[in-house]
Amino acid sequence: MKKIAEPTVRRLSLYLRFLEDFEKAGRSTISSGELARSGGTTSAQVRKDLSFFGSFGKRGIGYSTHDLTAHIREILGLDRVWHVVIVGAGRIGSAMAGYYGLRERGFHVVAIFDADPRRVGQALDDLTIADVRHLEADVRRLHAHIAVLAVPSDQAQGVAARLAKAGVRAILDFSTAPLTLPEHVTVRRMNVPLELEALSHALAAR
Amino acid sequence: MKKIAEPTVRRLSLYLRFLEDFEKAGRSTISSGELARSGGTTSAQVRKDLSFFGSFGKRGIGYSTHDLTAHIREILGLDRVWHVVIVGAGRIGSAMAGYYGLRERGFHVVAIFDADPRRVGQALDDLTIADVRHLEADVRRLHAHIAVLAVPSDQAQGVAARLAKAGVRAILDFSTAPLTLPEHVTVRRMNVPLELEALSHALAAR
DNA sequence: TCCTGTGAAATTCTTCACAGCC
DNA sequence: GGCTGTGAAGAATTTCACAGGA
Repeated sequence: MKKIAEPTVRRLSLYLRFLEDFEKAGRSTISSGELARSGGTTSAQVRKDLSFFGSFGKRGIGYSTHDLTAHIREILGLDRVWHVVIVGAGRIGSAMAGYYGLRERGFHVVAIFDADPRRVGQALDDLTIADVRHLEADVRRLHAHIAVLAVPSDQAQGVAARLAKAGVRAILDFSTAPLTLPEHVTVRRMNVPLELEALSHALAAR
Repeated sequence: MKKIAEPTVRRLSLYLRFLEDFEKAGRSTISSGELARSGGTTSAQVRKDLSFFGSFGKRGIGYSTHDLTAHIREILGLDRVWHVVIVGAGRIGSAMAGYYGLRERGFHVVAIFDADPRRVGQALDDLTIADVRHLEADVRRLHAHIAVLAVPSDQAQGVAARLAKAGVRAILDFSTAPLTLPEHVTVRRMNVPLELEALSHALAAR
């Protein structure tokens, strides 16, 4: 399978949402122009993005919503279940544990950890907060694929290293610390202050 | 002031964090190579990014941490206070209200809103949850500059439009809905499912 | 010697534009 | 006529590489 450019992957993820809406609405085909309008891009961009799948769009008609949905889900690895562990049961970790719609997309939260003894043992949705001391053992036992890192920034590197050592190869990082990890570990960052600062810049630049 | 490229703005925000650490550590100068190592980029990239400020680095020495910090803060508009309102007092909204370190960066959360009558009136940190029906009036009265949108996706467009009409020109959007807004409103997205899907893709692509 | 500043080259990503099929 | 697929052009971004100051 050809390697797909990073910006394309992000857009595929967006297209998928609109496709699901279109499919629910009973539309059996969709044109690149319609997808472009939903996704805030251009029809040429959409066609380029979809050209990874070979040519299965129909000229004059568009793409089969059903087939396109299936293709994108496969490319994004959404045709299977991923086990997710959350480290840090503070406000962000808790929010992620209860994030609506993750399970139906195949992201199953199988554990949430915290270091605070007062939190360990408490119930959170249908999980019980586990002690972060058992992180490695639990990650292995539960075959966790993805970790959500929601610990204070000064602990992020340490926890991330432990996750990597335990076999986790994908981390969604809410901390603001730079992480040094083995190359085979993919990290995506959700950096709240950084995004606010980008907004600040946009407001200030006038 | 010359327009700064989007990726550059993001990196400036990262550099700023490391600079603050360096300054705390008592370092008075820093080289592009050191910044690059912290920020996961290259020294040439750092120098290009900083070339917006004209040439005030010293050859053989590097940059003054103090001056560089001040320059970046100014570029990012962090030399002033921004008023932030949060819409949605669910888990994500609450997490943002309590996000550690925003205030000291100049992001003052001045109000949090919710539509649920059971939540309205409750205390959250040092705020009282306000009724979203008063959104426009409060936004104007409090001179809100930035809004954090943490409402269910099916309500995001409606609330965003109200915010824009009330004068908000910057939105940090946690929903997964596509927003259609006047051009002068800047939106940054924190799309959790999208990032997880990018991780899923990275894991699946082997 | 160390490190900046910056044109030029390379790379990545987006847009254009049009042939061709339904 | 409407819409795809795709080379080619264009724009944006990163990397190279080196002259020159501290």
